[in-house]
Amino acid sequence: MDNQGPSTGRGLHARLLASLGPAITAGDYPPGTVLRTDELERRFDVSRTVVREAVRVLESMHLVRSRRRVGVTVLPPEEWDVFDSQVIRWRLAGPDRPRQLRSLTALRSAIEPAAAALAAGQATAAQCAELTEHALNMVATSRGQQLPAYLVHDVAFHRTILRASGNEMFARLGDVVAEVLAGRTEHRVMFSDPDPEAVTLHVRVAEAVRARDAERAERYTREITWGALRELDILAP
Amino acid sequence: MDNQGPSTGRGLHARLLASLGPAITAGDYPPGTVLRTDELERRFDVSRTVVREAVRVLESMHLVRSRRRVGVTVLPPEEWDVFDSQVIRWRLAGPDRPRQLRSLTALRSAIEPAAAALAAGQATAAQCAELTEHALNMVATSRGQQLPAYLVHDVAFHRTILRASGNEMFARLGDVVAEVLAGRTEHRVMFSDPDPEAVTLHVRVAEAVRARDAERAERYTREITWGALRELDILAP
DNA sequence: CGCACGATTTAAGTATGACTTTTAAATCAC
DNA sequence: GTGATTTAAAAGTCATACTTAAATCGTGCG
Repeated sequence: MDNQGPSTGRGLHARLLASLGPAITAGDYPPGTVLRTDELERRFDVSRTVVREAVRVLESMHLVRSRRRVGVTVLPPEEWDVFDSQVIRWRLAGPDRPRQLRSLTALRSAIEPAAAALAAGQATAAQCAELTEHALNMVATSRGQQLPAYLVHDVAFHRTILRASGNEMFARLGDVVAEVLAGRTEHRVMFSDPDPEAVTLHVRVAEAVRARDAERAERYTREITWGALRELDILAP
Repeated sequence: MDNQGPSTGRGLHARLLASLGPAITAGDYPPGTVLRTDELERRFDVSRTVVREAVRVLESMHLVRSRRRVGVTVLPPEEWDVFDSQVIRWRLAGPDRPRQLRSLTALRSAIEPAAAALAAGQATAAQCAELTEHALNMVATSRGQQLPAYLVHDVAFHRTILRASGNEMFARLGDVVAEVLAGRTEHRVMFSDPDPEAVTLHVRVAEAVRARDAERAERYTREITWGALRELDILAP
């Protein structure tokens, strides 16, 4: 009945988390649902120790709230720490995936142009070289159904931009962008090569950063992310 | 010796967290430092249960990693979940505050214009009214050393924009923006009223959103956040 | 001499029972 | 019916015993 996954992480608490987290973010337990610890103990056949640790983590993500004499209450989505990497992963794996992908794409579209502008002023020589290399690899793999290879370079390119921005928070979004790009590739028709214009834009961004031209780096990046937004509108207007 | 704060949260685990979290994010324990649970038990005079729960939460934030036969290892800052609201608060309260404020301001500057553009297309009539009200209140409190009152309306204005964007992740940044704005007010000379131009810009944004003019809403918001970035450059170029 | 493999030992992980504290809810007094 | 008081339910805490993984060390073999 419960316990859908055959346990993801290692350690009982991690397994419990991997079971409860996705379930809650998927909406299996409507906000207000009360879970009692001893009930969870029985349901998952683990000790209090394990249940309590898992609940603590869920509580730190604001997915639940634990109160004496009441129990562990599931909180409404507005309370959730939607920036928590774990929460993002759980939601991407659940029925909320489309909505989550939209939010993340909007986030990307806001952040990446700014990151590119900063990168133009901050990137090291090594990072500039890296960018150019990734862009050229994207060009090389952009034709002839080499989508998986293309994706690798695409992710690496955007990761480098975000890291080169010098902003720790932007840098942290590398994983998120990787997820979004992977999700896009996944849903793309397998034989459609990436848009040549988008590929060119990446080369342009690399050039602009190397030339320390923040304005152009930002503009071309914005065009890239506009493309991503447009795709979403096409997929589900 | 330790246990600086007289305990912030309620519950022993929360107190331990409130002690360890700030210490780690402040860099009191350099990356690689190993904390043994039994040592923590003695240092804070709490039971195993409590220590373990606190450590679990720290682990979920990627501040530490717990391994058998090794102990609880403090991770390098690159690993930290810098988007975790708790981590943000801890760092804002510690020596990393200036750097954190910079990162957050850059984040704001990227997000808010995008949010305003979305809000122009999404805001409900009630939200439009709310925006106008907050903007007018800002005008009213912008002169005569009413900074605390001004701050309240300023925060409310930006919160409304973020919520009205319809993007759950943008909405979640309300608290962060509030922190940044509060931090700015705090450091401002007490008798300097806010920049009249900035005040006007808020009114313009409210108008643009009401008029469903995404382009103008975005542009005026960008000018507001540019101002915030400029202030940072002046404070520490 | 070095490497591999197994015993050792350390520290985290798990289980359990007893007890405390908070607090919602029911009961009682007025 | 309102307010004070009691009750009980569930989380919180503690202490202890036991299990498990993995570094370390030692021995023996190549």
